[in-house]
Amino acid sequence: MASDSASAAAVTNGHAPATAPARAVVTRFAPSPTGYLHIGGARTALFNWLYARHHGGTYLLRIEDTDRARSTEPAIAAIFDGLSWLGLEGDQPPVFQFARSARHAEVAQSLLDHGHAYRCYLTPEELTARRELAQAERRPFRIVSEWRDADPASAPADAPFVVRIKAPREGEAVIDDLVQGRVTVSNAELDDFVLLRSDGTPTYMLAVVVDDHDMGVTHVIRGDDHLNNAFRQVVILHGMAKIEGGWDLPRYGHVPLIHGSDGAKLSKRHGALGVDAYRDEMDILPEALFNYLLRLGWGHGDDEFISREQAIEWFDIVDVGKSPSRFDLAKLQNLNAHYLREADDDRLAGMVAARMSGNVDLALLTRALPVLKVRAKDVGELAAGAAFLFAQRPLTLEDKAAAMLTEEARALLAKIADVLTAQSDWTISALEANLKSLAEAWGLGLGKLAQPLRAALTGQTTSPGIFDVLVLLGRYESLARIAAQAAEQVQ
RNA sequence: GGCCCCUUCGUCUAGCGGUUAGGACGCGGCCCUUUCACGGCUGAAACACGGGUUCAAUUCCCGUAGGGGUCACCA
Repeated sequence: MASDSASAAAVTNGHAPATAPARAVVTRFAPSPTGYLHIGGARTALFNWLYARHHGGTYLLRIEDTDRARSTEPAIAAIFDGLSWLGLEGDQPPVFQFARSARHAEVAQSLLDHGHAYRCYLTPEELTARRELAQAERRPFRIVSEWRDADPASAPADAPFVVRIKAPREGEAVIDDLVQGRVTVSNAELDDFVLLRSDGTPTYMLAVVVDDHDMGVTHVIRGDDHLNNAFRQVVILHGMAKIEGGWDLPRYGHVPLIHGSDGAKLSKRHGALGVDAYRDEMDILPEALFNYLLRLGWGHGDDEFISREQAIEWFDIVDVGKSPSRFDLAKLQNLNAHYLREADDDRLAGMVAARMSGNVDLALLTRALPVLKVRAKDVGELAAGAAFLFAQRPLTLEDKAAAMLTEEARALLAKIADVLTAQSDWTISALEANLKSLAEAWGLGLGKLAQPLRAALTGQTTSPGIFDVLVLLGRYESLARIAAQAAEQVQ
């Protein structure tokens, strides 16, 4: 039978041709704007971006805002903001899915006209009833609509209907996934899913397929929660291919999801925050998050610190692991500390100053950054570490610093003050030579001088090297701070 | 529950029939040292289990267990 052979062809659908088409690579990141850009989405965007860059292709953005109730403007803004922070903006202006509804409906109509889809008058109530019955009988439920093969003439006049795809019922479907490998699913598992809702709006399943096609997407890289959907989307593709051709299957790459530290689905508790939270609340540098996300599920030998350029050169979607990986904040923070040390001091100075209150001498801060950076793992710690530079006299002493400044220590400070007051060459080498010989002359370890000095100079017991501190603060301020603490003794 | 997928140190990973199973984070120790860091060295720490195939399995196949995903007129 003609119709039988047609559906038989549909059931043994397949995978992309063994020889890859010569088309240039086009990838896309297609978030739905129902919340911030979360960490998993960011990684999906990253992989799409990298794959396109690696192949000299194009990376596109599409906002899947067909769910009008849940899509919000702030969410759209947050997504663009997060992407641009990570340097993952699209190569072209983003496509907004909702704006393309007419086109989606047009495709549905075409499917309908050619008998690959049908109007289904089953009500939601009928459907739930059937679903519940199946559940009660512990029987797997597949929607089987009697309207699939019904005579259109028998359709009720003004009753609402949805448009369903005619999915193949026999055979099996195969997808050669770039990450998951060859995945086979029996067509019996697929049902006639909805293309157009009763209000005429397109469903996600239809919209993605049409948009990916129209945008020329060649590689669909997304979370593996979409793997099952891919089989449904392929049905639409095959239907359209029969109608007008040019609807080739894209290559799919379904990347495993990121899990929380306990292995369960990533939740707010363990890091499913918006990337803005990593930026604003945890002081994570974008290059650190970039590197961390890259190494989550993908590796290149023993390499840990990988630049954008190297990532582009080395990344391939087929090297992404098939098993989900857990989010590890400690490792992210370690990476952040690394990139903090590598970061440009002028750039950092601006970030740190924004985090500090009161007047900040940007030039001084920038000069101090090299010795401050190695002691901090994020910008917040940097700001805390830099605070002493701009502190007003009299300094507020930390408890440990106060305890350090015993009467004996203050007496020592007074003696040091005398010597330093006479010192004109205020350089690290001169100060170091002077203080070391002083310690030797007094029969003390350098630490005996350095710690009280540190307490007087910074109000803390930990700080950059004491000579660095002396030079950073300058002769006048240093002597004033030392004198202030030495003087306390007489009161 | 049905279907699909996954399983190397606590975590991220390298490995792709024969390795003392490597690296990184975290953890312990040592060194460097004026404090704290950085850095260097070093230690403990893994092939989920059971069957096959093979001269030889972490590696290939099949089960079991555990984990994840998905089953909408949501995306």
